[in-house]
Amino acid sequence: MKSKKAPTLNQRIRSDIESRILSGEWEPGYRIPFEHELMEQYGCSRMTVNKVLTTLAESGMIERRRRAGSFVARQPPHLEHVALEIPDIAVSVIQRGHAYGFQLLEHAHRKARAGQAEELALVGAGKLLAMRCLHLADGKPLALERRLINPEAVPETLEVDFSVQPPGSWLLQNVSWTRGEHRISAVAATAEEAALLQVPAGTACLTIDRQTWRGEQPITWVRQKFLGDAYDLIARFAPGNR
Amino acid sequence: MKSKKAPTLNQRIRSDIESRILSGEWEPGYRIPFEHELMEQYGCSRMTVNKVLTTLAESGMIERRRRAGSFVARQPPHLEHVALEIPDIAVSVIQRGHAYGFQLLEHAHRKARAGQAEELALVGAGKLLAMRCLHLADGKPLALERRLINPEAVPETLEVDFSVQPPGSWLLQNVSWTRGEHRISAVAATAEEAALLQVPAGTACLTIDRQTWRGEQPITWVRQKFLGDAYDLIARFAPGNR
DNA sequence: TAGTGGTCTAGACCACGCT
DNA sequence: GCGTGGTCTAGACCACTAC
Repeated sequence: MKSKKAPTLNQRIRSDIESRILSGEWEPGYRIPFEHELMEQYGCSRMTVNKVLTTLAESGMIERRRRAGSFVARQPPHLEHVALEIPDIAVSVIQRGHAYGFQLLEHAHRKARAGQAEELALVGAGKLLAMRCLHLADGKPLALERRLINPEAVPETLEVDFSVQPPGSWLLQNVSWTRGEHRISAVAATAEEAALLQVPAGTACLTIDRQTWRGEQPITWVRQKFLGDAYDLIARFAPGNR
Repeated sequence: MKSKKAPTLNQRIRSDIESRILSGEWEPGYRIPFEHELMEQYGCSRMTVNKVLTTLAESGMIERRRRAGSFVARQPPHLEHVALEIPDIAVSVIQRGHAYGFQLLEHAHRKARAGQAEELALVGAGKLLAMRCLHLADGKPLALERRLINPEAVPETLEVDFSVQPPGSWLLQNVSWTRGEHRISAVAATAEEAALLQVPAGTACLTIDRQTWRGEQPITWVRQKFLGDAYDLIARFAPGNR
């Protein structure tokens, strides 16, 4: 026996409308009942139906026009914005049923190098923590990571032993951030990278660059190169998200 | 002179709270004022502050616990979910300041082939529209696309002249969908693909597989292979989105 | 068990924009 | 002009949970 919580009236109205739209019963452009009609139909106050319709409009599923009514959106929520998952590598490997391994290859606390734009962007003239590490799945190399951390934003980072814990996992669990930017591309592994990843030089790698900030202060920059055939990103989209 | 619309009380309260959190004045874990305190502070009813706090909780910026209060979220909204832009290629190329070009290489209306899982998933035993095309930027190959369309979901598609208009652009403008799934990886171009893209065989390509549905009905499946060094995806994250 | 958030009501006034 | 949605009020009852 499954005993479900009684859904709230709000949820009932919302799912009623959503399923009519998704089933195609109410096609794009269809004028859905006015708020006062829904009030009567569900025997509730206007605030309740208004909240539902406002939420649906924010999610992009309907459009509302004063004096005209509310309509099933002609363009379903933008294709350009889909939810992309970029999980912690360690968690992701374990979830896929492999053993996770990690090697810290380099570790330095030094000034930013003049030629490295990403280093200067992170700390300016100050010092940074620079690391290079290798992620393994079932003992085989999966990804190569170059990681920079701004110790001014995260002083505790100087005390952490990153030979045990990957910096990405530690940061995810311990440091909060407010903004991030990712760039995803495909590149061929250089000879040196290929050697570390134990693949032929030129092998296609999925490359993710990510920088995160807290407010205006940069926290970390990372470039991860994944073996293209061993790792992929998945993005899903369903209405109601945006 | 800039004359702004007076923001609603709701918006004022929301931005007040957001800016305190983002500035760090209210750190993660901080207990924000109770609803009745905010009511008094802003001289408004409880519904108004409740709506603001509920919205902030949905966006992941705060957490609410009965009998305890509302708290600045310890983990800012999930890293795993960032907004990824996957725009129309034609639009994207033009936006980047290049001339867009398009070539339809193959075009067939036929049954799904037994060995092709993606074809069977799309139309089962029915017919499908199969295309192959090349996207160009400034006359140079940028991406190779294999596109399948389910004519049962989109009958009009049989009338469209895809030698003029890329199928992706047409679909985006004319067909609504409710669900999508993307897979992003890096692969080496095969000899044949490399020839079409005018690059050496084995060149790293950013590969995007996408399938979309309307309700339970599959609409289209597409695999795009972009030259890795000529194209990248950008994903941004900022609080308030999810 | 007391106080918080979760939900809902039955009104109200206003701004906008079809007609 | 007038009907729609946009916003807000001043209550209410309930469920949950920290104390």
